Amino acid sequence: LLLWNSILRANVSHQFYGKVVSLYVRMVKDGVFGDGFSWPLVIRACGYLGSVYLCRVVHGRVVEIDFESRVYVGNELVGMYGRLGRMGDARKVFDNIGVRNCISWNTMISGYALNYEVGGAMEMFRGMECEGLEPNVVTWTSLLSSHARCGRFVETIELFGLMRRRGVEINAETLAIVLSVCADLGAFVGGKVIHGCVVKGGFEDYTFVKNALVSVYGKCGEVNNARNLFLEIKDKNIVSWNALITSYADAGLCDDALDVFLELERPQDCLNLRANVVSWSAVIDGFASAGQGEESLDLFRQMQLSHVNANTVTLSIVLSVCAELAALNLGREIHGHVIRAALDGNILVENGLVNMYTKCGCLKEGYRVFQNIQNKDLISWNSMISGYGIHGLGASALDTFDQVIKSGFKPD
RNA sequence: UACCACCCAUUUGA
Repeated sequence: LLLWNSILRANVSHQFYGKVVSLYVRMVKDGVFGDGFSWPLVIRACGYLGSVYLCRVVHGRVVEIDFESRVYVGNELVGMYGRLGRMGDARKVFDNIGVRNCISWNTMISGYALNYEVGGAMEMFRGMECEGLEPNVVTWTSLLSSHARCGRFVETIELFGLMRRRGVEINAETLAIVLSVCADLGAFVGGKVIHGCVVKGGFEDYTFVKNALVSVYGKCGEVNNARNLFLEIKDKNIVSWNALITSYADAGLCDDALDVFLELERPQDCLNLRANVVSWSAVIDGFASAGQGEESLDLFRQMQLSHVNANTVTLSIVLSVCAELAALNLGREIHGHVIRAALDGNILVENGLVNMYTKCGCLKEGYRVFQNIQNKDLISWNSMISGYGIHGLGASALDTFDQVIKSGFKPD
């Protein structure tokens, strides 16, 4: 069993999750029973694989052998359900853990953060304090993350201040989150202050911290600073490259963005890095936002020839270009692709389609897509209203506006 | 011998 466990562990740490599950199946066949060390590993693999069915089977088995209440097993189950987006189930397991430790609470908080539930994260944080447990640096960082992910930027900064006043240790991960918030806020001064903390704390060698710094300077229009920081990074990863591409794109310098992108695509320059869907989307969006729709679509065509698949973000960008250029044919083509790839049902894409069709003069088709949107948001409504507006159907526009209010939205 | 936190692209609105 010791051998089984070390094989499982090796596969988990190399992220060969499918392999872990097949090893587990073999263990069952060979009549080897997992112990308190094997189960957390198997559970972890299931969570990453994302199959609800598999997770349920494994969880069922864990309950049968009465391992659920063990803290290491329970913590891992909580993490698994968090990754599946099932915080209700995570909570049930959490409540069943016999003796919860700090990691149990932290895993719940990070689960809520991952699922954009800042309220749940706050509740757990308070619950932890009530139980007399001292939140550690991971607890605080998870709490910051939950706020940042929900767009509570100012509160994130405030919590960071509170964290420091409480004398909690600050580490690279903490600073990376705060930097990402500075980027979102375009907070140049704040970014410089945190940059100071990075230097003082000796976190400059962390690639992900440098990446966050590139983003901050990039979002503030300081492209030269961004570039210099980028060049300082010893082990550039794909995020580093994408951060620089985005910096140029945001500044409207889409040709420079493209240069960086092309450099990334040259095998002799970047040994084992290739442009991913973010790189492509960033550079396509760069041209789109600069009003160079044709070039943008050209890049999209090239992307289709590459081995990188467009995702909902890419398609929403391209659809907005189609709308602007009234490129109905490409728009329809993308609509077909959306259906084949089962990407309909995504609000980003659906809104993009409504906008594209109405701008291309196909009010009917736009309306049809609009009707089929399950959870319309304000953007869906606005797109439809402006669609009517363009076609001079003021009455329909006003009518739709009334429906917005009836649906319980606050028009902006 | 196992468990928690981190960085990049985002659709509507003259």
